[in-house]
Amino acid sequence: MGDELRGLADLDRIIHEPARLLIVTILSTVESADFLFLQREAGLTKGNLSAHLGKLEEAGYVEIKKTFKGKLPLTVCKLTKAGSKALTLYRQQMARFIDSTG
Amino acid sequence: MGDELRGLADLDRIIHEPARLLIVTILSTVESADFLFLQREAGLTKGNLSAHLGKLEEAGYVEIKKTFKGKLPLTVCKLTKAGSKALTLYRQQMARFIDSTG
DNA sequence: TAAACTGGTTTGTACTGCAGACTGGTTTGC
DNA sequence: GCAAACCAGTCTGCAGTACAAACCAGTTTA
Repeated sequence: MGDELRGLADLDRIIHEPARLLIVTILSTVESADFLFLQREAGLTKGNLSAHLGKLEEAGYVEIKKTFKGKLPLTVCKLTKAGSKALTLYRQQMARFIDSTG
Repeated sequence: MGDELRGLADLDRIIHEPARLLIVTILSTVESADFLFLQREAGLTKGNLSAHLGKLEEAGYVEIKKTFKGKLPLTVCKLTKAGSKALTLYRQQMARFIDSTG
């Protein structure tokens, strides 16, 4: 068996989860994004998004800044260097797998 | 956001799990495989492999035949048509995602 | 001032993956 | 001949996960 397959075993589970893969991918295309924008784009419930952002922040993949837009709270999310790197690595692993088996 | 991203939301979770992706990918390269061969190739514990095979069988993605090799039990696994199709679809979705964002 | 909305967080539940304990049978050592 | 080790798997318990619904603090609208 090729290494591409063995590589599957150590995929980054933080990134591998589809909802989070969606989130980080969206974040990778913008400078930053607020909570509701992400919710609409990703099609997630608030609770779900909140939880996933929590994990991504804990993993050091996104930076979350709580501010205010006028008087309303506003949560702004931004992919970190580490997050960007993790996403790139993940895509490389997946691409390797697909190329090797497709 | 492109459809490639939305597509992430409905990835086949049965296939998406790395251990199972590994299993079905291995099975896609051989006519059939017995339990211990799969265990060695995939690097999984017996318990783990047994559970995953159960799910794959339940999903209709693998066919499991219990026979004997001499006097010892032997479990032979084979990818079904549906399993092969599911794997192909999964790879297409992933390829689409990677191409669109890479 | 009450009702409805905004922008989220916390809670509860059901599912999942995983390793280790266990089972039924077989071969080996003594 | 029988105990110990081994083979081929399954079952069990636990820790972690995702998800939606309930909740909360504050703000705008009626």
